[in-house]
Amino acid sequence: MAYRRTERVEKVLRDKRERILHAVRAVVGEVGFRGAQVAMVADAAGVAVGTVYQHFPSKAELFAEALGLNAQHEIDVMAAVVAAEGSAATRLAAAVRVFAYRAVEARRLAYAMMAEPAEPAVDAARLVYRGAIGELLEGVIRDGIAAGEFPEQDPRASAACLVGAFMEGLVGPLAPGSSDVSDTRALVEAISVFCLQAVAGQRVAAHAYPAAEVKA
Amino acid sequence: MAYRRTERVEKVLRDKRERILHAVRAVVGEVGFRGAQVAMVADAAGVAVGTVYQHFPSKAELFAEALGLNAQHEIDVMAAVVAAEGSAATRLAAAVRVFAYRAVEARRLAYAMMAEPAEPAVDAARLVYRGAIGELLEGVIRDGIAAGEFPEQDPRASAACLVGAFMEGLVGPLAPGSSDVSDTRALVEAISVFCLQAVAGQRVAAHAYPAAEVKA
Amino acid sequence: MAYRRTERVEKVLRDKRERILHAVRAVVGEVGFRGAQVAMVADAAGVAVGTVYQHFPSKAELFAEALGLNAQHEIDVMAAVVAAEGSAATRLAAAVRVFAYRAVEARRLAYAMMAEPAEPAVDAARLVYRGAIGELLEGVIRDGIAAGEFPEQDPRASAACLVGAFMEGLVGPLAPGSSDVSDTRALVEAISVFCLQAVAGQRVAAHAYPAAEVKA
Amino acid sequence: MAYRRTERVEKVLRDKRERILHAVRAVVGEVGFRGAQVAMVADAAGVAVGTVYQHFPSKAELFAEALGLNAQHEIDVMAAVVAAEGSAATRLAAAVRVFAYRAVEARRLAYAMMAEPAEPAVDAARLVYRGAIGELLEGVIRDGIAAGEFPEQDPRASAACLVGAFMEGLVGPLAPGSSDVSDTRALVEAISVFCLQAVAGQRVAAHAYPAAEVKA
DNA sequence: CATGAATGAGAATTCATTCAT
DNA sequence: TATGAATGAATTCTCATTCAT
Repeated sequence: MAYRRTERVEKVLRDKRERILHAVRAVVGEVGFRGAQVAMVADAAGVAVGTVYQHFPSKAELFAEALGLNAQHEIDVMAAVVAAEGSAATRLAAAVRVFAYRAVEARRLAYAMMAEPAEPAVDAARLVYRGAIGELLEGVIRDGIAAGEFPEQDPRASAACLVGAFMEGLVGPLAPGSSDVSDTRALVEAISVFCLQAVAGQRVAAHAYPAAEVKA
Repeated sequence: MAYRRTERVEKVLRDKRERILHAVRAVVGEVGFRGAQVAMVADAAGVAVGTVYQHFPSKAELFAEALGLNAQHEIDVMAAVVAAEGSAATRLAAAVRVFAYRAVEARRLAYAMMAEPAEPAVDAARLVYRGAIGELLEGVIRDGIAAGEFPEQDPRASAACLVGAFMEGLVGPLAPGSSDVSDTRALVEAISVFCLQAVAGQRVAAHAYPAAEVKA
Repeated sequence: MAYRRTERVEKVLRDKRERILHAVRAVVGEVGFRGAQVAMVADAAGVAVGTVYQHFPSKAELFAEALGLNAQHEIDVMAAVVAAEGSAATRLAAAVRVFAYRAVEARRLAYAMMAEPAEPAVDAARLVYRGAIGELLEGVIRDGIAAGEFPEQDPRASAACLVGAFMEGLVGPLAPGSSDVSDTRALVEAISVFCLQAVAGQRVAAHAYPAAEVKA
Repeated sequence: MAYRRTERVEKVLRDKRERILHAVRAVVGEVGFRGAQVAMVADAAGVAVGTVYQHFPSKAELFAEALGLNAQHEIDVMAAVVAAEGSAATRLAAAVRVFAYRAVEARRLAYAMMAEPAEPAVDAARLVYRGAIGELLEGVIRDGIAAGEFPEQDPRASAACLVGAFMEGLVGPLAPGSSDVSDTRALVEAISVFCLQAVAGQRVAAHAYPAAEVKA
């Protein structure tokens, strides 16, 4: 009689696949794409190197999928924030804050996902991520312009600048490497103000907008 | 009779060393640090691999010097712009524009110089570059705050955000890959406005500030 | 189900590691340390270059271990001979003969192990070897002096001279390159007599001491 | 009118050639054959690398000639000692001492010349050297046997053993690296006694034979 | 002739990918 | 399926030798 895969077996497999995908995030967050080797990922996942190749055809595709997964999660979070009720400025402030707080908790990973070059397949996945983030921001900016909240501007360019501004502000060497919570909070607020002013084109009082709730 | 190095020979040698340094820029501008191999650089310089090692002790030091050279030039240009007469806003606008116009002409290189991870020696050189750019911008921001032109803000954080904003705006995937001059010009202007608004905290009319002269 | 290393697999791995170590001996015995390349060793072991690096962290450590292994075996053999019953002269004669017979079978290797300069790690392993051989001989000489068999002398210096004498006598160019057993036997006897006379300070009749049994 | 090489020019050339040959000795004495690079030799001679190749067709031939030159000098010294008046034992003692004292002053060079493997051409030169030294010793041993001073023995094998004994006794790791003159003197005497006893087959009182005069 | 920069074959080492068990 | 040792192409760096000045 033919062997039929039980649900339990399916589950274990999915778990193993996911363990590997999680391991990629852990390793990339530690050493970046440049230093991430397949053997490290296998170790971190508690599987053999060969097992990695049983589930993924190549390093590039594995990393691309891992990156994409992570990206989709971030995009979902930001989409939720952006879709909330409120003025464009409020929603934009919330988006910047949520992105910043999440990135600050995993700077290395966030940097790798935003900027670190890798194989073409991985880069492609990154483009999707950045594109999605950019579109969300672009949408809010368009809304703001339409509502007369924001002055006329190129929404695409502004969105790109926003992404750059908060990435650099967070992971760039100009930002102190401090992990002190108060410093981090102050930094994120400074960045938020910068971004809001840039888009809204007017003086933004600190804490003019309530900080968004940050969920894992 | 002892052979004595002629000026002509000195010239050729200097030229060769510089050819190699230029080749690094060319290759990095093409494939980034990640893909740049010593053999490629040698090829691009029209010399043998060994020749590269006659002039530089290691790949890392060669790349660090090439990066540093390029960086210093950029820093000099921006320093000159920033040191000019005028309001803080005018000088900041000029700085952003000059940086942007130069970067847009060599996006891949500019990106590599600003962000791409590499050997520690290269990264160290990059920190110097980013630090210098950041300090120049920070200075102008401080001047603007002191003069009452700009609202209170964290000048360090704002400077970092500025750098990120114009880097991303230029080399990020959101920015169209077009090299069409008119597009480029519009893009640079959009970025400039974004940056000025962010720092000045008020609506900046496009072309409110005359574009700086860009010299090679 | 987790893969579990079988005894059979363990065996193969041990064999492979040992094949590589043996290959080092074979290659060094052929071309010396100077000419021994990792690729040659891999070839001789019937494995890929990468496999060598899977088992040993570097060429130096591989060669050091191979040398050390060989050395320890030689030391063990000589220690057993030296620890036997009998007069100091008998034991010394046996030690010289056993060393000589073994060395004559692998002159190039014996030479490389005794004298050829190599990486520091290999040289360090060699020092241990020579030190051990020297100490064994020194002990016998001290015993002989204490028992009144040998005249007063510097046991350290004598031991060093002994080592040099039989090394040179065997691998030096003055010794005929013949591998003819009768020639070899005569040569070893001549060297034994030389060494015994040198230490004992008196005429030693050829075959005064029974030849030691030589085991592989 | 054809240019005719003056004696003065000839002299300068010979000097340059000799400077290079001397430089080889200096460098080999410092770092051995293994570490001796052509560029080092050129530096030590105060000439350019190319100049070395103007005088010698290859590194191997340069080193071979340098070694041969040095060897011939050593052979001449030992030949003079061996050709002196006196019993075989006296002459042998003198030969051992003169070799030992000279070697002790330049252990690295002496070792390289006696034992360190190198290119075939250099090795060939070494063989000539060792052969010559061996033959001189062999001659004295034959004389001693003929005169009834020494017991019957294989003169070739004994000569080889002698060479090995004093080389090892001097440069081997068993001999302390001391450069203290008294230690050196004691060491050389211990070696001399060892060698004399080995060949003569009888107890040799220390200082039984007057030490030879050592000339540079 | 002297010079020394240029050359490039070669050697050690790494790491993504495969495959026998 | 899982395993992890084996593979070997690719990359950096060295140094004997050449040759234009």
